[in-house]
Amino acid sequence: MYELFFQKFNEKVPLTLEEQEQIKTYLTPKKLRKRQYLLQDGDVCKSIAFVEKGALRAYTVDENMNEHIIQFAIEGWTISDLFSYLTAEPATYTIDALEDAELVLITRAAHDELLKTQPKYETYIRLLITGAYIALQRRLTSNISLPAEERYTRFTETYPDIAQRVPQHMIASYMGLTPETLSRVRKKMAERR
Amino acid sequence: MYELFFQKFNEKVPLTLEEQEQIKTYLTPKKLRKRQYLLQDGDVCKSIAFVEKGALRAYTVDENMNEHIIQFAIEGWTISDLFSYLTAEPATYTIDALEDAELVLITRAAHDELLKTQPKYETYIRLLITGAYIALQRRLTSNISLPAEERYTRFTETYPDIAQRVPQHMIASYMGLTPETLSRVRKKMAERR
DNA sequence: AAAAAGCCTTGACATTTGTCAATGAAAAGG
DNA sequence: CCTTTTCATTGACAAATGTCAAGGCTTTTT
Repeated sequence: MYELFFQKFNEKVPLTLEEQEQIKTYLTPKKLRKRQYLLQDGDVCKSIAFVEKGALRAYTVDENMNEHIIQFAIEGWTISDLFSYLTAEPATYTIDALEDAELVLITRAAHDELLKTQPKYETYIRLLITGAYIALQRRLTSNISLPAEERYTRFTETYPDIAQRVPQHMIASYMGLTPETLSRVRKKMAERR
Repeated sequence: MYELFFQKFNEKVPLTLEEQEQIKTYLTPKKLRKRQYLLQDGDVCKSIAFVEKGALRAYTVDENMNEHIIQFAIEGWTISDLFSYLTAEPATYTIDALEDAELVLITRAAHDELLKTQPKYETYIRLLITGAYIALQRRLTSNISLPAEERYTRFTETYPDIAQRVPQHMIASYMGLTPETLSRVRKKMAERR
């Protein structure tokens, strides 16, 4: 347990074994079955989840009952409704498992305690969020400046693993397209070769 | 000089006067005239810029010479090509002044030094980026899940100051629309009241 | 003051994307 | 093994957005 979590942590901020043990006491393991919720829209998000195994997604549901996928998370990634987590306001996202999953949770209380007692944890979080911010900025840039086909191509090139593991209608949702539109975009691409 | 910078800093992380003086030695003031570049696409981004006065924008130019605005920054905001800044790779964004501006720059060298010597600086940066991440996630969520009109309404409600200061075609660009489309969306909204 | 440039709007038309409905294939569940 | 659900695709049509061109108004520059 926690192998991948500490591997990723050490890549960002090297830890001694003692530090590792100390941090471990703040972590909570959790298993999720496929389709189970980690967070439901309206609840307060109580933890950041690191994915040791499996796949999750965060999404919103609009007034027409259409789902819009905000984020995928597979092994080595982290997922949460950060705003709700930090402010304790009701979440606007729902998070559930796309496959059976093993998670490492950092509760809000653990997070606060670690920030106080372990400077390397703050550095880890800073680097984690910085990376997430840069990735998000890239995605937004694609979204406002590229046509659907180009966005799809870049997505499959950037995240080939996700493109293979999740249903295409979810990728469409992630890109802000309907499943029909993505299907037609793919058809056009195929016809050209 | 630096009044607003330290006001915002203190709101996030309270500083003693000594700490403030220490940090001040790492800051660089800079004035920009309207239309002047802070960063040109292809150069390495050498600093994070805090806006004391004026207004800037970050944008990309696509192969059809269309500009796509990534971010606005007015008084109290921070702007940079963070990826280029942190990796020292060529910037993909251009940043220029929409109005005459006064900036506080944190160079990469100053940033590294401050991270090493001043724990409160790391906390400030962590909170800064966390806020930027949450705002960006909101924007992306709007972009993939809301129609143009609703996005525009939310934008003007969230950033009324920017909506008034910046030409409408730039707001269109920020939302991923053409100026003509935004003009028509606004017309429809006006006709309904 | 005149000229130039920037900005917003509008019309006509093209392209992209969405909606609704139907189908068949594959996967999941009992 | 059979049933049900999920998924991807396709067609016909509607709605949203983009493109191109023009005009008028304002601001900037000379």
